Amino acid sequence: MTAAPTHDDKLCPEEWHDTSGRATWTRVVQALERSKSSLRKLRPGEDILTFGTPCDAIHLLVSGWAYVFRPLEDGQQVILQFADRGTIIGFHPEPNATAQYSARTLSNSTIAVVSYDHFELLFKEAPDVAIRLAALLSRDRNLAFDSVTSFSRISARQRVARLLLQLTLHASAQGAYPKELSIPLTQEHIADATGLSTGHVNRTLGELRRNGIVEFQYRKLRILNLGDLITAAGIDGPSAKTLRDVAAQAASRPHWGVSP
Amino acid sequence: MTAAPTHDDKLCPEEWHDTSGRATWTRVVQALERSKSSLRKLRPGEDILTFGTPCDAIHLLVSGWAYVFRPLEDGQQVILQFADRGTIIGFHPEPNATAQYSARTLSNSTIAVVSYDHFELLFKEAPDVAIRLAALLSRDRNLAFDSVTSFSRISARQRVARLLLQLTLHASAQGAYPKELSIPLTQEHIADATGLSTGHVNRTLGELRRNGIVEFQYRKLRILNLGDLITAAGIDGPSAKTLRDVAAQAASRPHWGVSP
DNA sequence: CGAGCCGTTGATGCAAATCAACCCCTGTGG
DNA sequence: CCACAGGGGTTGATTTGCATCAACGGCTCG
Repeated sequence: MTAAPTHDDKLCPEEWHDTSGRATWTRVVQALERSKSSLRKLRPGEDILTFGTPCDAIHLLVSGWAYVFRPLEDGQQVILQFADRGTIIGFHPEPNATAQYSARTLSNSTIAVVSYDHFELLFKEAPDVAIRLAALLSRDRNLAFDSVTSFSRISARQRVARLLLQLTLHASAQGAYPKELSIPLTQEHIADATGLSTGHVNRTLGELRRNGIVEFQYRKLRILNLGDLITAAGIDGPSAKTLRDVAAQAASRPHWGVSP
Repeated sequence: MTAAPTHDDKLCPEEWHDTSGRATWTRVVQALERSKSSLRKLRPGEDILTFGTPCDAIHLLVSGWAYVFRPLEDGQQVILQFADRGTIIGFHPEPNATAQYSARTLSNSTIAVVSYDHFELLFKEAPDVAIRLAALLSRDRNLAFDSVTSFSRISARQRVARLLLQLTLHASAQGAYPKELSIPLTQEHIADATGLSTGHVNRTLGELRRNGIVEFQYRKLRILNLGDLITAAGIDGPSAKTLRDVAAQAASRPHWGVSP
């Protein structure tokens, strides 16, 4: 918390290093914040945007936590994405678009709203920023593909493990490596994000805890054995090595409490 | 685009009409074909790109059918997207990226390859084309979100109905309205795309057929009752009306054989 | 210190997986 | 044009993972 350099990045800071004069992620966020039309402050549980309503603005989550979801007919919801500080929500690069999803805060949050006009101007005047945003969209799409993969023929254990792994790697990519992560999610959120029932999520979390892999309770995430978590996530292909490298790198940083 | 929520289509020509001097989809495809580095011809079942290998080029499917997928550890695969003529595959707007998915042909196909350098140049010189490509990525993500929604707590019947509906609307958005659509998919592909077993896909298709809703057999898709298909897909929210409008529009076109 | 949400656990039911055997289309080569 | 081979589709018996529902227990925050 103290020593670790605070990156403004949502994503791997390394990923956005300024090579060959291209825009860094920080610059993109700054550019967006500069051209913001307004700043909204929301309490937990309030809607940032709503599925089916017109939305031709970009919403940048300046502070707080939120989640992106699709409401279902029967009152249930499917969580598509969790978002924290620095995340762009509701990027519809078309005029007069309607929101394809809803977004709701999990904690007190601040949101910068950038209107489509401003955005289009930005796109034309700063093509490097545009490329970065396209890269961001590409990454979001890949994350969505991850979700699809997780939902198909994957066991409950793997689904939950994948989600927790994702949250962990996300936090560590931001330079936060505490023993214990504070993430404002309930088991019901995990259920909505994995497509499982709360009962089964609980059982699965209990199993992972009893196996000494990971603990998630009362909005606290504790990684006990990252290697086993990766295994539990069922990632054994070519991506496993990369992942373990990232993990090793993270483990070597200060304030990271994983045992050897 | 007009407000066509969840299931709007892949390459809706109408969607890309030139309003306010912006790039049409046709122009984007032409621009890409012009700056192509090479043209590949592939037979059915060959790989266009492979998960985990370097890929900093854009692949444009000039002719034929293909599908985008993630391989699973146990030899299974999750199909993320079906693609036909005019679809852009493998759009990673970053240099030295690795492919986050594989893509494989379903029929004889031609692929135009646009290298990253050419692409970056295009991005800088024609920002309107860039915006279109960003919109494409955004739409791909939304389609992936559709898939996630379909996978969560949705019955097999609904999943299969949604996929067939998507294929139908895609074809009709392209102006093809025959009684019978030729789509080079087996039931195993449907299974991989819906996360079901082939056995259950078969039973579900049989049920839909016996209900007089839709037939899918031997690579032929026949819509018997589009209204009921929409109902079977379980889309009853605000998007249902729009969808039924699209359907009615399609039904009024020549060569469309849906009974009243 | 209490209320209420969150997490925990157990009993029961069902939707879909699995596996195996069979049948039917379709496109091939004679 | 027919025969044959093989992939794709069909069907049934059995198993299983997860949903559902209900009741209880323990955090945490006001």
